[in-house]
Amino acid sequence: MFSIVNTGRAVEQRLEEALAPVGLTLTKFGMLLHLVEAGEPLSLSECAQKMSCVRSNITQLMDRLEADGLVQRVEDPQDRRAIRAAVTPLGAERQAAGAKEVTKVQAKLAKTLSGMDPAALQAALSTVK
Amino acid sequence: MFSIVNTGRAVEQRLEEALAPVGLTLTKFGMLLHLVEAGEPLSLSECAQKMSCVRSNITQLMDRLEADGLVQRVEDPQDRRAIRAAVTPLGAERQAAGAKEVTKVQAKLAKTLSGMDPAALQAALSTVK
DNA sequence: CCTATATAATTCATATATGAAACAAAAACG
DNA sequence: CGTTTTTGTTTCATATATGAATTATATAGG
Repeated sequence: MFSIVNTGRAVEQRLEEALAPVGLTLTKFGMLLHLVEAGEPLSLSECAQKMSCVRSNITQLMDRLEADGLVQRVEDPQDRRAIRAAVTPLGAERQAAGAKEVTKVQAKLAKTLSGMDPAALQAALSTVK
Repeated sequence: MFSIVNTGRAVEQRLEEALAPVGLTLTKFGMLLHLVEAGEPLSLSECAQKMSCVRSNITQLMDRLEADGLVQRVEDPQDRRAIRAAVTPLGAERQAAGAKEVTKVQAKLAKTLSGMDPAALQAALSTVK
């Protein structure tokens, strides 16, 4: 069981290392990826759902992303309570650069696991979640 | 690849939930387990190695464990720079209670994964680390 | 023996995460 | 329509993690 936890952390570690030269952390990359995929600004509550975390966490993450110039908080004309996160051009650029690095890690990992059926592994793991 | 990370986090989550009623977090339980297994007070540097983390992290963790009354910092007569962490009776008691909960989670997880050869899974995961 | 270097722990700044409490604004409802 | 409830965000306290800088002590080398 601890292998699963440790393996997850090891993979995270590799991703962090791959993203560092791009100027991203895994958390920041994940958030940017969701925003880019959405194709439009998301409310911070929607961001929290996508990131499977608590909303106060997103407040802080957005503070950092905004400080980095990767995201901009914009008001929601439909709901004056809500604030939406919009990816900046720099944010989109970084996300794309990060995605390349992530793909490389993925390729390496796939090679490492070549001895095993990746589908079987994934199936096994998904039952846990 | 993200399945591995997410599965690891899901398992962590389960362990945290199982340990919460005992008054432990996974981090605290992990540290206590290493100390109990060692059978003698460990220096904070040794603790950092066992926990695979940076030493400043252990300083903070020990502050919390000491505040909880689960561990006591003791001086090392051999090396006046060093400080050793000694499990208190309460700490040992909590660790034992935590271990029971962890075992239960492990049993449930084993059942969930019964469709798959656990050895194969472990082998696959260990290649990643 | 004294100096240079290495090691042990702490402190500080920061990133990431949670959950409770506070606040504003929207929505539901009698 | 006004009151209650829900929703959206932030703030605060706290836990966990890292890494750089600081301080104290050991140890190695000359």
